[in-house]
Formats: sequence, C-alpha cells, structure tokens
Amino acid sequence: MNAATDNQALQGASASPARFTGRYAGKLDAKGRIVVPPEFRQRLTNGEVFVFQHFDEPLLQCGDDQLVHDLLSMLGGLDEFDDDRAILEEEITGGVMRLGVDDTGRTSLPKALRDHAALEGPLGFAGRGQHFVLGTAAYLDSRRDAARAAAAKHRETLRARMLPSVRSRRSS
Amino acid sequence: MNAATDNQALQGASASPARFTGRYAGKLDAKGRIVVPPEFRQRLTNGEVFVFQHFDEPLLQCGDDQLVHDLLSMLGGLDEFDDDRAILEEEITGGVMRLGVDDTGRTSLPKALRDHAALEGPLGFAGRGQHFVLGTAAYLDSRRDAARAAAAKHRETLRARMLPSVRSRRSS
DNA sequence: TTGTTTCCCATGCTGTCCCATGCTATCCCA
DNA sequence: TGGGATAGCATGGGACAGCATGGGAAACAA
Repeated sequence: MNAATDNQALQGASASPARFTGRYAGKLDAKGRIVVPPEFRQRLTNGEVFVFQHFDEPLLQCGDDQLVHDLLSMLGGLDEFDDDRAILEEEITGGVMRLGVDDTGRTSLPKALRDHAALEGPLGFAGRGQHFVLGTAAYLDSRRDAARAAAAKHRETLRARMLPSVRSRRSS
Repeated sequence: MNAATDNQALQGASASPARFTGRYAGKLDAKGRIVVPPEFRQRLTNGEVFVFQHFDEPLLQCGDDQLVHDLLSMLGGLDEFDDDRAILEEEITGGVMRLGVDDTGRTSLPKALRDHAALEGPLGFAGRGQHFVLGTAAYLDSRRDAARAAAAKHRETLRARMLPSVRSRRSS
C-alpha cells in the first residue's frame, strides 16, 4: 500500500513537478564553503545556483535561473501599479545572487548571505518544490515542528483527504 | 487576469535575462574613485559605464550603452506630444554621463554625481535587472527594509501564489 | 605654476578552481 | 543473502588568477 499511496502523492505534487524535495544536512567548512547536496546539484543548470534572502525568514532560497521567475510570480496578485509591487519587483530582480558551484559541488557564500540566515554550526537544505532553502538545522527543525503541530491540529481533515481509497473501501 | 499578469511578469524577466543581479559593497577611496564590482564590470561593454541621476531617489543608475534606451522606454506610457514627455526625453538623453573604467576596475565620479546620491562612507551596488544602481549602503538598506515591510503587508496574497500547484489541486 | 584628473604600475592577498585521498553507499554476482 | 567491486561523495588543501589597494607619473585645466 505504501508504494501506491507514495506514487499518488508524487503525482499530485508533480502537477507542476516538484524538482527539489527532501532534507539534507550540511555545514560550512574551514574556508566558508558548503556542499550543495548532490540530489539538488544534479537538478541545477550550468553549475550555477541562484540565491535569494527570504523576505521574512532566516533562510536562503536557492534554485536555478528559474528562481527569479518563481519569486516574481508571487506578485501576480498585486495591483500592477501598486508602489509595493514595484519595490518588491526591484528587490527580487536585484536581490538574487548568482553563485558558482565547483565540480566537487561546493560553493562559497558571501558574508551577507551567511549573516542573513545566521549560518553557523549544523545546517540543513530542504526542498520546496521549485526551489530549495538553506538555513540552520535548528531553524528548519523548528519549522518542521510547527508543521507537525499544524498537522496534529487538522488531523481529521488531513486524514480524510490523504487516503481516499481506504475510506471508500471502509465505507463500502 | 492573474494568469495574464503572471505571464507578463514571466516574459518580462525571461525575455531578456537579468544581467545585473546581486548586491555588493563599495566605497570611495582617498582619491574619490570607486571599484565597480567585477561581476558587473564583466557585463559592461567597452570598459565604459553610463550613469544617470535617478529622478526621485538618491541613486545613480548605471549600465552600458543600453541604459539610455531603457530609461527612454519608461516614457512609453506618456502621450507622444506631451510637453512633459519632451522635457523628460531631453533630460534623459542629455543627463546620461559616460565614464571610463580603468583596467583595475575603478572609475572616478564627478562631484555632481557624488552629491546627487550623497555618496560617503559605506556604499552599495545593487542589481536592477538591465542596469544597476549605486547609493549609500544606508539608503539601499532602507529600500530593502521597505520591500520586506511590503512583503509582510501583502503576506497572504504572496503566500497564496507561492505554491500554485497546491492551490490548483485544492480547488480542483 | 599649481592643483586636479587620468592612466597605469606594483604589491599583497583572497577567493576560486582543481587535485588527491579515503570513505560509503550501491550494485551485481556467486 | 553475503561480500566484493566500483562509482560517486566527503573533505582537505595547494596553486594561481584575479582582486583590493596604494601610489607615482603624465596629461590637462585654471
């Protein structure tokens, strides 16, 4: 049963294919470099990674050259002539940094980026569908805990939608 | 409508890929010179940088010989025979200054330009897609803060658009 | 001349690229 | 099902290109 439901979950998520999934550990080495998880690196184009400082979390949003588009597409709901929209567009197109990844999979992060996510000690990469994020393991853990708490809160609702086949079988 | 604006945003960003992105620190040296970030300098043609005093911000807009075109294209929305448009066209074509960049990547800014952006102490270069801007680090930081405030203000709207696959699935 | 600007030389350094080594996870075959 | 072979990964570190920075000399303006 697990294989079947897994496949359904994957297909559902891949309506727009989830390219970056899963969590991986990482850390800065003595020279301030970090290894991009091979799983993610394989999905990047041209040995480049694009990085953006998340607007309201101590995270770095990472992806390929599509990252700017993904971030800009957030603004679709805002009025075209809104000042807020203009400033957000500026900060997104200008704020994304292009970093090189060497052929052992490492990249070195400028200090400004390291500071934004308070990168130090154990770090973590986490898939987010069309991009992935980098942050401290502690922060990512706290997000996971929050997600689990939310899941517990909405347990029944989630269950009802998670296993439709089981429900129909049970009810028949 | 949202689909339309999304497409516009995507096309706008991808039709001509963002050449100038990221933020870099800088400062004036004892002789009033400033180092153009290598990342930006590599994308300039002919070792020249074109500079324009931003109309309503203490920033210098910098780019290559395309800068004039980009600035003039702002006027596309104005009536062709409007007096204001004529004035603006004059100011743009006449106001853009061409500066030389020496082979160590430095350029020296005329006093008028320095004054316009109140350049002193720690400065910053920030990508803006087809061009980049130069200003004090303090001013650029304030712009970034404003963007983050705007993002917080429209948080729900932005969130809803960040994960389109999940939303479409839910609504289907 | 005197002051200012432009160009270029020189030096030390930092970041980038890449090599090398040992390890580990995976695959395949007995 | 166990174990050997192998490809890919983790990690350290060396070498060098390019960068940051200071400053001198020539060209130019006042």
